[in-house]
Amino acid sequence: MKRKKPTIHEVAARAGVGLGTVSRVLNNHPAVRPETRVRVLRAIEELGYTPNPHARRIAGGRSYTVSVLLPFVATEFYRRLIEGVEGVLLEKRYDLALFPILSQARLKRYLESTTLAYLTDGLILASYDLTEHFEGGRLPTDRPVVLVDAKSPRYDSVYLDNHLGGRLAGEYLARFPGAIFAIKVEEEPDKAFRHTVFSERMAGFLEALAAQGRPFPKEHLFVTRLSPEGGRLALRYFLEKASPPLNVFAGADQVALGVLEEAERLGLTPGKEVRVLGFDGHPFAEEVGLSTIAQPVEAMGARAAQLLLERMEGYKGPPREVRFEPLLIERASTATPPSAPYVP
Amino acid sequence: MKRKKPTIHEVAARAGVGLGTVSRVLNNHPAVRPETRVRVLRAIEELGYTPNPHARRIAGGRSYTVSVLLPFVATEFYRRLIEGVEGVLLEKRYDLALFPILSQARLKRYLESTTLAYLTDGLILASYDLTEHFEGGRLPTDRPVVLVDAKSPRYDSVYLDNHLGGRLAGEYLARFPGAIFAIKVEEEPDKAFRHTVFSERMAGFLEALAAQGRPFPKEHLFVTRLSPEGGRLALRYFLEKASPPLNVFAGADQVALGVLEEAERLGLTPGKEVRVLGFDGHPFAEEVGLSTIAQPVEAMGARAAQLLLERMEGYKGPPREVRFEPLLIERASTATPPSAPYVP
DNA sequence: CTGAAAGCGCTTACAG
DNA sequence: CTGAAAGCGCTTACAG
Repeated sequence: MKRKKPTIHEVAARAGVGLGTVSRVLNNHPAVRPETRVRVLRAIEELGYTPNPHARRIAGGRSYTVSVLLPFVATEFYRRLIEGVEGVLLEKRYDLALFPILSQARLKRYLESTTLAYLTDGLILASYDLTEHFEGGRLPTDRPVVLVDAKSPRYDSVYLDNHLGGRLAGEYLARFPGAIFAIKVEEEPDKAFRHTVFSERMAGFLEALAAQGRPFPKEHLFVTRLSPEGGRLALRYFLEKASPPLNVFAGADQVALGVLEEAERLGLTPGKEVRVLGFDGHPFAEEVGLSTIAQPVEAMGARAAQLLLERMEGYKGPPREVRFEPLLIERASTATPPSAPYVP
Repeated sequence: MKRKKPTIHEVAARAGVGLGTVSRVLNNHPAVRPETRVRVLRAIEELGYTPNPHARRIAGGRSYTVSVLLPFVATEFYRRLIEGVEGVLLEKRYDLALFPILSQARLKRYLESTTLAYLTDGLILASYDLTEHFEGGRLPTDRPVVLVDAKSPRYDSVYLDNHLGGRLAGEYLARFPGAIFAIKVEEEPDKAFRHTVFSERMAGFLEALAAQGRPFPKEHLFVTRLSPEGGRLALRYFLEKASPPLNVFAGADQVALGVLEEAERLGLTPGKEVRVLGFDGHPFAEEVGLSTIAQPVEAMGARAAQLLLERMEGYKGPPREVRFEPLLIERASTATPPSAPYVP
């Protein structure tokens, strides 16, 4: 019942050309007469033909698929990142295969020659600190590699300046009266991925506070795992330390969401009694009126894909480093701040 | 610097046989003399040869890789499930490729003929309710398919009896004096995967309680997302409703962990003032002394892999349904219960 | 039991 | 610009 997939031969026959010509239009080879190209394209369309990636790979060409290796943590961040990567890849008719890395061992296996990931045309590696795990910070693959949400001296990399984001947050919250609190997301040290973004954000935040002469007692920091419930717990904890108005920097939107939820539950008005500033700029932040330090995750993913595309086309230059800057977005959860820093 | 991968030709030359013979030992064809087989195996070993899956697939054989499609939620459950699947697949020299399903659209793309997942020898689909999304509950692929953590009339499936697990939990907790509480994990309805396991657990739990004549007021239920912090919030909430001893059924180990954390923080002794029963039997539960309704996740994964292997070898029988039963494991978090149900 | 040949679906020089 | 041929790394009948 399932018709066999058409091959390049059928396309050639239907278009009345040799199969070399079909291959040429498939690979965008310039040496094809426009009319011929159209004929072939039509035949492809009519037959619903799609080239077999295995055959392409075997014949020495590309398989037109890219591997994206990412940590086994399913957050909005990675969803957006993938969306960005996918956008530019699909446009270039590349397929992408996601490889969640559950463990160090698994990453190594992915890179082995037996493996599907290995047979792909290029790799995008997210949030992974290479220098930690591979000698010379060099991956055991001969495919082009691009890092995203990470840096490396050996590969193209695309990342956000998280420290700057933290600073922006600090400078902003310092303009409000009331005690300042912060929630830091815990980084799990035993995981294959070393994620330091949360520490960087907090470091920038504290630095900015200090620069404004705004004190930040140790007890004003709450550490939790990445979850809204963590934000809820944090707010309860903060309310034991000081009375409203409170200014809370949550290291991630997801946690900030919990702060908002709990504020509402306690009858505290966001932007007034409890000011909350998130980090990430995820779509849901807009829905709930959350002020946030936004990172252009999709754009970062797209940029990474472009860099990889260039490498796959043969670009040989030295490693490139693309730094993205976060942006403060004001919404109801902080309302409008005074224009100058608050002086107690 | 990177030596080219050896091919079947080099193996044949080194072993002094034809390449057809090499292929035969690769595919475990019986018609090979033992001595020849050994010679070939040695050559393979010495050369570090690994067959190219693309070439195998193209030549009409198998690619020896299996796709595992799973929701984009990175929990311990899926980690264990993959471990189980991987164990039996690797033994049979199969590679597995994980495909996290971020959206409905993506699942459909995975199944398309352009896609890597499609070119694989078989599919394992986790936690996905087919009937919801595909007409006739039939996937658009001609590869063998096995479901795990889900049921279907059309495909082999492997699942846990979550309702029974809930019942076990109810019967067990009903043996203790003190108020009974429960935490239910929220199921996100908008996700591609419809997860009803938490509802099933809770249904079984309430049923058992009713059967024991043990009342369960509505306010004794706390709903949260899957996170330890959810458990911490829940315990605080419960303590407003009743004084110790409390008996808490947490719908998932991860949530139960938070209950334990918060109990400790509040100076309440687990197994005495606060009794906690989890669900899942994850490895960390043992470390923290958490009583739990354990599910043999690795075994479920392994079984699914076996069923798929049989299908890939050509088994044509009707869909098989494998039901696993959960097991109560007692640890310090509940201590030893009275042998008979508690009668107020 | 084993070798040589044909073929899988493609790409890429090679000649026109 | 285009066709026919060789070749990619394998598997699978086909003959011995």
